[in-house]
Amino acid sequence: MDSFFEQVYEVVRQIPEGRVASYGQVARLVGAPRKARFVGFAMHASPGMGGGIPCHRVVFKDGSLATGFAFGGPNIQKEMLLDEGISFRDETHVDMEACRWEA
DNA sequence: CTTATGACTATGA
DNA sequence: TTCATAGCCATAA
Repeated sequence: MDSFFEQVYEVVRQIPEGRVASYGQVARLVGAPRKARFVGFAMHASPGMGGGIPCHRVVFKDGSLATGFAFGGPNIQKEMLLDEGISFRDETHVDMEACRWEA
Protein backbone atom coordinates (compact mmCIF):
# COMPACT_ATOMS: atom_id res chain seq x y z
CA MET A 1 0.00 0.00 0.00
CA ASP A 2 2.27 2.83 -1.07
CA SER A 3 -0.30 5.55 -1.08
CA PHE A 4 -0.01 9.16 -0.11
CA PHE A 5 -1.43 8.27 3.27
CA GLU A 6 1.36 5.83 4.06
CA GLN A 7 3.98 8.43 3.31
CA VAL A 8 2.23 10.81 5.66
CA TYR A 9 2.01 8.13 8.34
CA GLU A 10 5.69 7.34 7.94
CA VAL A 11 6.59 10.97 8.54
CA VAL A 12 4.11 11.56 11.36
CA ARG A 13 5.41 8.41 13.03
CA GLN A 14 8.84 10.03 13.21
CA ILE A 15 7.59 12.96 15.26
CA PRO A 16 9.25 12.61 18.68
CA GLU A 17 7.45 13.17 21.93
CA GLY A 18 7.08 16.77 23.05
CA ARG A 19 7.21 17.93 19.41
CA VAL A 20 4.52 19.08 17.00
CA ALA A 21 4.51 19.45 13.22
CA SER A 22 2.16 21.39 10.96
CA TYR A 23 0.22 19.73 8.17
CA GLY A 24 2.14 21.74 5.59
CA GLN A 25 5.40 20.65 7.19
CA VAL A 26 4.49 16.96 6.93
CA ALA A 27 3.14 17.51 3.43
CA ARG A 28 6.45 19.03 2.38
CA LEU A 29 8.41 16.12 3.87
CA VAL A 30 6.41 13.70 1.75
CA GLY A 31 7.01 15.89 -1.28
CA ALA A 32 3.57 17.49 -1.53
CA PRO A 33 3.56 20.96 0.07
CA ARG A 34 0.19 21.71 -1.56
CA LYS A 35 -1.55 18.64 -0.23
CA ALA A 36 -1.67 19.80 3.38
CA ARG A 37 -5.44 19.20 3.35
CA PHE A 38 -4.93 15.56 2.46
CA VAL A 39 -2.44 15.22 5.26
CA GLY A 40 -5.27 16.21 7.58
CA PHE A 41 -7.54 13.76 5.82
CA ALA A 42 -4.91 11.07 6.28
CA MET A 43 -4.89 11.87 9.99
CA HIS A 44 -8.65 11.51 10.06
CA ALA A 45 -8.36 8.09 8.44
CA SER A 46 -5.25 7.17 10.42
CA PRO A 47 -5.40 4.22 12.87
CA GLY A 48 -4.23 6.60 15.59
CA MET A 49 -1.74 5.73 18.29
CA GLY A 50 -2.81 2.08 17.93
CA GLY A 51 -1.15 2.16 14.53
CA GLY A 52 1.76 4.25 15.74
CA ILE A 53 0.33 7.43 14.26
CA PRO A 54 0.44 10.25 16.84
CA CYS A 55 -1.98 12.40 14.86
CA HIS A 56 -2.42 14.59 17.94
CA ARG A 57 1.14 15.87 17.33
CA VAL A 58 0.08 17.23 13.97
CA VAL A 59 -1.39 20.72 14.30
CA PHE A 60 -2.08 23.80 12.22
CA LYS A 61 0.73 26.08 11.20
CA ASP A 62 -0.46 28.51 13.87
CA GLY A 63 -0.34 25.72 16.42
CA SER A 64 -4.12 25.54 16.63
CA LEU A 65 -5.90 22.17 16.69
CA ALA A 66 -8.56 20.66 14.44
CA THR A 67 -11.55 22.05 16.29
CA GLY A 68 -14.66 20.02 15.59
CA PHE A 69 -12.87 17.05 14.07
CA ALA A 70 -10.47 15.97 16.78
CA PHE A 71 -10.83 12.78 18.82
CA GLY A 72 -14.02 14.08 20.36
CA GLY A 73 -12.99 17.65 20.91
CA PRO A 74 -9.85 19.76 20.61
CA ASN A 75 -9.75 19.66 24.39
CA ILE A 76 -8.79 15.98 24.24
CA GLN A 77 -5.95 16.58 21.84
CA LYS A 78 -4.82 19.50 23.97
CA GLU A 79 -4.69 17.25 27.02
CA MET A 80 -2.68 14.69 25.06
CA LEU A 81 -0.21 17.30 23.94
CA LEU A 82 0.13 18.67 27.45
CA ASP A 83 0.71 15.13 28.67
CA GLU A 84 3.58 14.79 26.19
CA GLY A 85 5.18 18.00 27.34
CA ILE A 86 3.86 20.40 24.70
CA SER A 87 3.57 23.98 25.89
CA PHE A 88 0.46 26.02 25.18
CA ARG A 89 0.55 29.76 24.69
CA ASP A 90 -3.22 29.90 25.19
CA GLU A 91 -6.29 27.67 25.06
CA THR A 92 -6.17 27.19 21.30
CA HIS A 93 -2.53 27.69 20.33
CA VAL A 94 0.51 25.54 20.96
CA ASP A 95 3.93 27.02 21.55
CA MET A 96 5.13 26.17 18.09
CA GLU A 97 8.24 28.28 18.53
CA ALA A 98 9.41 25.95 21.27
CA CYS A 99 7.83 22.62 20.32
CA ARG A 100 8.21 22.79 16.54
CA TRP A 101 9.53 19.46 15.24
CA GLU A 102 12.80 19.68 13.38
CA ALA A 103 13.32 17.01 10.73
C1' DC B 1 -15.41 19.34 -18.61
C1' DT B 2 -17.49 21.93 -14.49
C1' DT B 3 -18.78 21.93 -9.50
C1' DA B 4 -18.44 20.83 -4.87
C1' DT B 5 -15.85 19.49 -0.72
C1' DG B 6 -12.03 19.14 2.53
C1' DA B 7 -7.99 17.75 10.30
C1' DC B 8 -4.68 23.57 5.04
C1' DT B 9 -2.12 28.06 4.25
C1' DA B 10 -1.46 32.90 3.14
C1' DT B 11 -3.15 37.36 3.05
C1' DG B 12 -6.09 41.27 4.32
C1' DA B 13 -9.33 43.84 7.43
C1' DT C 1 -4.93 38.70 17.70
C1' DT C 2 -9.04 37.01 15.65
C1' DC C 3 -12.16 36.48 11.68
C1' DA C 4 -13.08 36.22 6.70
C1' DT C 5 -11.81 35.26 2.01
C1' DA C 6 -8.98 33.35 -1.76
C1' DG C 7 -5.92 29.95 -3.50
C1' DC C 8 -4.22 25.44 -3.46
C1' DC C 9 -4.53 20.15 -4.94
C1' DA C 10 -7.00 15.55 -5.20
C1' DT C 11 -11.26 13.01 -5.47
C1' DA C 12 -16.18 12.42 -6.47
C1' DA C 13 -20.45 13.36 -9.07
